[in-house]
Amino acid sequence: MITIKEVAKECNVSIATVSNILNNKPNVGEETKQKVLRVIEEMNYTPNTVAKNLKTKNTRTIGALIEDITVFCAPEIIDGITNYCEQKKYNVLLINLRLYKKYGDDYFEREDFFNIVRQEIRELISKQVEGIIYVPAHERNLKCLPDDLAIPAVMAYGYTRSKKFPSVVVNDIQGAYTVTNYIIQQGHKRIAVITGKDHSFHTKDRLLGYQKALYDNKIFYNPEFVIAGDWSKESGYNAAAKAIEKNVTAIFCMNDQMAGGVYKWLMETGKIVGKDISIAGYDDRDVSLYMNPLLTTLRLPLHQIGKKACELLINQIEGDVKKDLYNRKNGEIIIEEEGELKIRDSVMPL
Amino acid sequence: MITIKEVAKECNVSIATVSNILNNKPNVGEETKQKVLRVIEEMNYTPNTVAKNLKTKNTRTIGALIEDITVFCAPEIIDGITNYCEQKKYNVLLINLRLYKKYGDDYFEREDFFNIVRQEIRELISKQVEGIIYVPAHERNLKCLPDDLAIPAVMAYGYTRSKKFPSVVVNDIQGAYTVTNYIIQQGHKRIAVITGKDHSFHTKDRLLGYQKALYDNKIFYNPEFVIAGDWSKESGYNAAAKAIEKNVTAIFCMNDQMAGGVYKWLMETGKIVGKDISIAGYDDRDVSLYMNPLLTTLRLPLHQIGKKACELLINQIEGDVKKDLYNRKNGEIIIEEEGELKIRDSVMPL
DNA sequence: TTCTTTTAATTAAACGTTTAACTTATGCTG
DNA sequence: CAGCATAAGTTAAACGTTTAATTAAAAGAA
Repeated sequence: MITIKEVAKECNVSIATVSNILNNKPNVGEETKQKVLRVIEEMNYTPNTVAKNLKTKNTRTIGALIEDITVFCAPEIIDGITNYCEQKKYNVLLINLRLYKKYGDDYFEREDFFNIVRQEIRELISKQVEGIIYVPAHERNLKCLPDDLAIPAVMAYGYTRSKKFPSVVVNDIQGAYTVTNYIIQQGHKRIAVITGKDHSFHTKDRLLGYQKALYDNKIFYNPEFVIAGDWSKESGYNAAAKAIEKNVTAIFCMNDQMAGGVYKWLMETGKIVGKDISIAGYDDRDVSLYMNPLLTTLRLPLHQIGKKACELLINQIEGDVKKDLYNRKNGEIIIEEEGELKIRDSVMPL
Repeated sequence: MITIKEVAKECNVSIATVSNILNNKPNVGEETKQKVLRVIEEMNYTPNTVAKNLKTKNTRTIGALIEDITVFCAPEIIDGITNYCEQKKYNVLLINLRLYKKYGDDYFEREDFFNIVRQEIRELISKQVEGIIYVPAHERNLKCLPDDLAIPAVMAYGYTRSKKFPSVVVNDIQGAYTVTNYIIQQGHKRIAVITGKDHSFHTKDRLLGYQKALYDNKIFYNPEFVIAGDWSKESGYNAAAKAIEKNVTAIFCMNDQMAGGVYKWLMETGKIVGKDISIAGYDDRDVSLYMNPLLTTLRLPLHQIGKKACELLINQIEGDVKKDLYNRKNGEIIIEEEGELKIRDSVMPL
């Protein structure tokens, strides 16, 4: 590998001059500049960023801690992060924790989870990253960002449970409201909802949005229409029968997977989605474009979440925190991004 | 940020001693060792990896150039890469080129694509990565890895078109063979195949596998059963009608998306998949688990591809290249990974 | 005892940059 | 023409480590 020293010698100038040219500093003559540039080209010299970083004490690098990159929401969030970083000329050091892979679904019981994260954070800091974005795969109560962290950090698509670090999340109340309201606009009044896991804040917020939409449209909320699911396709399949028993004309599923289960049940019992009964999903995963009929659902603003989280982080790194972006819930700084209703063919006018 | 110097001063030893302790070097007394370790803990000292890297001239970092991380195969390939890197204690610097996002589907027409890649590679080298893995999103003929590259590189899930860099790809002939052979084992003889785009090497290889399976089972190859698709769901939908006209009892779709289109057509015409006609897909995307009935398909060995590519790369970096891993096609070093048949409910005995 | 080896440590150079401080030559002003 | 700016460089220190070379003291061998 050829260094600035060798370029300097070749040009009969000092290394400072070469450095100045590389960094567009003033006080260098046009003639020498051209010569040096030519020699750089000829020798195929590439500056050593690690030396530069050591000297300048900044790396323009952020660390992205991803719990599991194969989880459906991760790639789009990362895409948002890299999008913003590209604009701001930051680098991203990606850590794929592979938590699902290592421990399976129940890993969050593990005690050492917290230690793994702490260790990874140590290593990122040792690599002089200037900030950290954490992207969870599961919702959970563990505070994965330690409060004594020396650099800025933000959470994308989850709560930090900390007054120190902001989080950027989906506005689930608004999302569920949008979906339910759309169903109502199509003339439906008897609308079942298949929920996610009981204790989940996603479930709570989406239920709230469902209720608010009913309320705003002067439709009585009937608790019997709320059917428990657990996010899985199977739970959707099982819930479908219960919903139909209640004589509803539409079902709002709190995710697309459960909607898939509902489709299956309806198909097996000879009912036609969109005609006999309307179905709406939530998330807008790939699947929704392969269901027949196409699933009407709410697109999660994943790209925006990643981008906004990154924006927040870089603002913090660069010290210009825009307070007006902030709102707080129980002391925690929370930014909410809104999903977008994808109107397709599974919800039809009554 | 606290440095080794401050730790040394606090302990009344030289920085060399602290360094030796940190790196488990010999010639340091047990007593001082304990003291230094305690002080490190107390002061919460974290070594500066960039300084270390500058001095030792290695970074244990590889660059991963991803054309588009939101493409369905990317996350699993990356998961394989990070899996291997974790084992070998390497880091990965992820570059998401976002090529789809920037230029849309036809970006590969662009002339500047090659320059973008070259520029990114320059920057990776400047960051002292020790090797590069390239993960394409589209197949194409551009040679994205320049032959004058100063560090090792490998391609994961695509061909390098270079005698210098190895590529790790899916063994499509074997894959299509496995699927077709399975269909035949279920008693089918009249088997249509819906192809991908015409010029694609995936299409060619999968067709070869299909033909070989027929041949091995002493079934005549009927060119009329080959129906042109273009990978899209719509093309599958359109191809379905043509396949049914030929009175086939099974259809092998060269990807899951087209299988989705076939499902749609069959559903609309009142035919039941798995009963009236058998369908098999290829890829095993998420969708295949949401189709009714569940799609029988070939799982792409994406994780293995990423992992193997990474293994190859790190072997090269560390200088112990295992020649026995290698086989060549037109001079290009190609490693093939085998997919796995996922037997589900869309192919049934005749 | 004296000489040699071993152990535990220190010193200082080096890695490839940036940058503040300095030097020298040139041009401009009054 | 002296005095002063300015332009175009150079010098050398510094960033936080590692490591080869060196030293000093203690232990062992003759």
